[in-house]
Amino acid sequence: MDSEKEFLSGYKLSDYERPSVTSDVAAFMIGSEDKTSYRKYPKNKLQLLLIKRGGHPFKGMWALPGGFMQKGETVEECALREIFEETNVMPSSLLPVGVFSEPERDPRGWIISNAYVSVISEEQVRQKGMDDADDAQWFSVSFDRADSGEYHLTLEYDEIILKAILEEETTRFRRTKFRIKDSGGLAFDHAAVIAAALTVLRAEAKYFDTIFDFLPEKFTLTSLQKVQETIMNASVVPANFRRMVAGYVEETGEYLRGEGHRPAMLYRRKK
Amino acid sequence: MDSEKEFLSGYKLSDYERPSVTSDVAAFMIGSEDKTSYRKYPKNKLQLLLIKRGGHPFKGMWALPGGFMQKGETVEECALREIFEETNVMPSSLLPVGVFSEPERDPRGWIISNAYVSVISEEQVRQKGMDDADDAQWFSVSFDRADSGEYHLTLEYDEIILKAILEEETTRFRRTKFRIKDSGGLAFDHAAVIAAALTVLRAEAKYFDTIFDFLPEKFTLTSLQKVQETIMNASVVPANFRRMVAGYVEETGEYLRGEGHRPAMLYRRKK
DNA sequence: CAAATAGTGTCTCTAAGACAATATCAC
DNA sequence: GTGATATTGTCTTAGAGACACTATTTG
Repeated sequence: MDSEKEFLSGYKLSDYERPSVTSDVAAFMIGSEDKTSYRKYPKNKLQLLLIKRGGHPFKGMWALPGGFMQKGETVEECALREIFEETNVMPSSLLPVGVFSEPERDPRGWIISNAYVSVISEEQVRQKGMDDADDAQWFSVSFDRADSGEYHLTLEYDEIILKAILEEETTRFRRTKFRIKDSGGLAFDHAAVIAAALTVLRAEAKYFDTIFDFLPEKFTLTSLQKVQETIMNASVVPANFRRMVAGYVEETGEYLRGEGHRPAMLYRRKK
Repeated sequence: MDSEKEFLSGYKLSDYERPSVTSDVAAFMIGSEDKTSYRKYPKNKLQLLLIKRGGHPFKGMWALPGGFMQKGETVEECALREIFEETNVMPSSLLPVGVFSEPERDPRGWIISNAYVSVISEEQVRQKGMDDADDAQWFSVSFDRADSGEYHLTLEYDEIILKAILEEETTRFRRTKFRIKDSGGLAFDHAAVIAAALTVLRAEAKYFDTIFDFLPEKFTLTSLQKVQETIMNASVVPANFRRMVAGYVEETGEYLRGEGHRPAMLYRRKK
């Protein structure tokens, strides 16, 4: 045991070249558009947080929030810290997307990125949310597979439209990976990271767990259903949705009134 | 653009402290025990490759194969390289398990591990397999949840028995993580890595994709079923298994004869 | 023939999808 | 009452699990 102590004290990791490690986060939110009629349910939009790069490389282009790991924290803590720094909100969940480590992915050098999905509720952003900085914006997301097999990722905010084109990559490594055919003006390999993140989010949305994080503590079943539909870009019959979600929620007894139609019971996530 | 070039040429990543990054691999194989009767199907055992550490720290203890990333490769390539160096076999698939980055996980310093599951067939090992080095051995695996909620991981090779005790950790980060209550003589946090790897492997085994890699190109449906049963530690009714796997395999027309009972058709993985 | 695995047919049960009907509010 | 969403009932269908039966080979 003495020899182990001795060994460790003389041990130098710095003999080997080491990569820099970052955590990058695709933070999603569901934003509601203005009501078109006083009694109509507002349309939901899936939104993604992007940061305008202030420095080189990719200066002025849009990128996922993220940054270098600091000593003493885990990659997950780093991801949470980065999101908090950017939004002032601490997300309640974090889904791993994958490690991006292609040697040429960052012109600054050898930089490995750990990508995560995080989910934030509109309520949180409204309350504690970021000051409306020009360099951090929520973009509406659309992502679909064209008949050609290509994937089209479109991110929109105001006048700004970023359109990326990707191809699914077959790997022996599981997890869908994407190859960028056109980055659409996104920095680094972030178009591929966002595509992978959306794939993860959509897969998760099926299993009632992640979707609660988009909503406040108390919610109606219809709003929950709309969240799922928005993410998966597919609609469900209400009767079936309620049956499937029944095991994951519990009644609060309270009702949401004054919406111009029958009041809806407010539910809460079970357990 | 000139200013970007200028920026990059003057850019120094070395200003920040950086972690070392490793890939560690849980390489699984299904080994068959000797037949107890000339016509009986041999019993299968799930096995895991462990390496006896030759140097400090954890000298003489057993660990997962793995090693430091080299410049110019991805984490997945690093994982494959490590497995190949150890077994002389190139696995055909690699499943991500997660990133292990707790600051205290390695006494040598700040070292982040990317963990993967890989699957190797007994055939490959027999043919090109490693020379029977004392410091690399296939251990039989058993892993189950006790009534207390604890998980018991037992690894056995010859006289050597490693028994680790773990607890499921609730994280906001998805993916089952485990906390080590007793490492059972495994190096580093590898007991927790192995537990997570087994969880991934079991989840995958349901979906007929990974399990083919345990077998040679041509196989009988019963042998495929036994592989799945061995991994999941649960049995299936043959009629149902055949129905479920039907879409993933195709007939070769060949038969396996001379086994003391009705010959079985050899199948091949479809597509 | 006995032992053992190979392979098929079919009943049941459950969960998911589709559709239809009823309930209740705000204006 | 009208327009809208809330909520429940039920028919159908696809798939998983269970069981029973038949088929074939080798010692």
